[in-house]
Amino acid sequence: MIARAPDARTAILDAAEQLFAESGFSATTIKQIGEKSGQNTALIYYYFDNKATLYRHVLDRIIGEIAGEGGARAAAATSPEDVIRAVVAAQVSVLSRRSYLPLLLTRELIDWKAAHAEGAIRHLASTLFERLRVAIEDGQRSGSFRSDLNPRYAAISVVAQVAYLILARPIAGVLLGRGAEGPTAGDLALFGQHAAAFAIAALRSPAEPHQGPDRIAQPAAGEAVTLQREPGGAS
Amino acid sequence: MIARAPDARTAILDAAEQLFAESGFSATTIKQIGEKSGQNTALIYYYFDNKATLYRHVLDRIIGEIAGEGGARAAAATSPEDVIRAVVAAQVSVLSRRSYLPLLLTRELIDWKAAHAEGAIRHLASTLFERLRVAIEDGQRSGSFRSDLNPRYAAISVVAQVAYLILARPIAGVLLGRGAEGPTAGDLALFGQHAAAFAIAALRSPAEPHQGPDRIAQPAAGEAVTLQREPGGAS
DNA sequence: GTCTATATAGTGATAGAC
DNA sequence: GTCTATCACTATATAGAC
Repeated sequence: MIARAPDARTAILDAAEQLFAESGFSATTIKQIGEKSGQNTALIYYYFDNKATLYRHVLDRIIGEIAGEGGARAAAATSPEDVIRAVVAAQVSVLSRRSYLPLLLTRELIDWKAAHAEGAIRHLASTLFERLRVAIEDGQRSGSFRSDLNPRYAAISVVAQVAYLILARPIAGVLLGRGAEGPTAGDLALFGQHAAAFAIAALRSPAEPHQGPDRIAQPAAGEAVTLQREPGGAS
Repeated sequence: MIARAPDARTAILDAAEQLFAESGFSATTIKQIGEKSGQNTALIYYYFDNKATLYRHVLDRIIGEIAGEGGARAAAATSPEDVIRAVVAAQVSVLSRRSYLPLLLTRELIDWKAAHAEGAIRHLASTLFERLRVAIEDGQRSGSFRSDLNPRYAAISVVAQVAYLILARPIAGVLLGRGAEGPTAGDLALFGQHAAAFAIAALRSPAEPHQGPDRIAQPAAGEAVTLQREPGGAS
C-alpha cells in the first residue's frame, strides 16, 4: 500500500475508476469525476483527450494487475491439481483486493463486448487459461483425471464458480442468505476453497482399485481443507 | 411463438427490452425506443410515466417467464441427479430462448444491485435454488453424493457454470476459440450437458466406502472446520 | 390515441485568463 | 497547470392540435 498523495492525474483516474465501476460509462458524468477527484472538470480534458480515452486509461491501468497476479501464481504450481488450486486462488485474491474491479470488468464485457479489453482477455486466455487446460489434459493423460470430460469445458467450469459469485453478486448473496448486498469477503474465501475442491472432485478419475482412495479427500500437509455448513442461518 | 401484430404499447415494451439489454438504461434514449418500436416518442409518455417506469415494466414482464420455466422442469425430476440435470437444462433453455435476456438481468444486477428484481430473485432462491440444494442434501444423506461438500456452495457451483458462460459471453467465446462474439448456440447446448455431468461427477461419492480417509474431512452437521494454508504457496 | 413542436435541463467539450 | 465562463448539442419530458 503506497500512501502517496496522488497527483491530479491519478486522482482523476482513481475517481473515474470507481465511478465507472459503480454507475457505468454513460451514467457517469465528467462533473461527477471532477467532484469526486477534487479536480476541476476542465483539468480532466487537459490530461485526457475525452471521456472515452479516460475510460481506456482506467481500464488499461487495472488490466496489467490481473494478468500479473494470475501468471505468477500458476507458474509456481506443479501437479495438475495444484494448477487448479492456484488459478482459483488467484481469482479470489485479485477479486478481493479491489471489490469494485469485477464490476468494472463486467460493464466492459456487456457494454462494449470487451472491445477495449479483448487484447488483455486474449492474453489471459493464452497464458493462464491455457495453463489450466493443459494441466487438465496432463491429468487426464496420466490417469489421475477422468478422460470423459472436455478439457476446455472443464477449465471453464473451474473458473466459472468464483467468477459467478462475483459477477452475480446480489444473486449469490441471496442464495447464501446474505441479502442483496452480496457475499462477504469471508464467503468469497471459503467459496474459493470449495470451488477448487469441487472441481478437483469432478475431475478425479472414478476410483480404481489400484489407486489408493486415500488421496481423495486426504489433503497433503499444509493443504487447505475448509468445510462449512450453512453459512447463513439454516433452512 | 405468438405472431400477433403487437399494439403500440407492447411494441414499445419489446423495443425497450432489447435496447435496455443491449445498451443499458442510461445509454438507451427515448428517441431510440421510439424509432425501434416504430412509435412516436410522445406516445411512450402516454403509456408510461417516464423512462424509469418503462424500465420496471420491461423487467416485470420477463421475470415471470424465468420462474415459470425453471419450476416446471425441476418439479418433474425424481432423483437428486435428475434435479441437477433439470436445473441446468432449464438454464440453457431459458437463456437460449431470448439471447439478450441474461444481459438485461446482468445490467439490473450491476446497475441497480438487483433492487428491482430482488423480489423475483428471492422467489427463485426459495423455490428453484432451494430445490437444488435439498436435492444435494438428499443425495448426501442417501450416500450417493459425497458429504464433504457444503450443499449450498455446491448448488452455486452447479448453476454458476452455465450462468458464467452467458454472463461473460465474450470471455467464454475467447476461451472456446470462438472470438469475442461469444459461444454459439451449439456451444451452449453442449456445455449444458458438460456442466450437468461435471457437477454430478463432483458430487458423486468416491467409491471404496470402507476406506476411512474420505471421512476425515467430514464435520458433524452444523459444525465448521477450517484449516487454512496460505493462499499463495503452491509447492 | 397519435402527432408536431417545444420547453428545460444537463451533457461533453473548448477558449482563454491567470 | 488550474481556473471561469460558455458553447453546441442532446436528453427527458410536456403542451396542445387533430
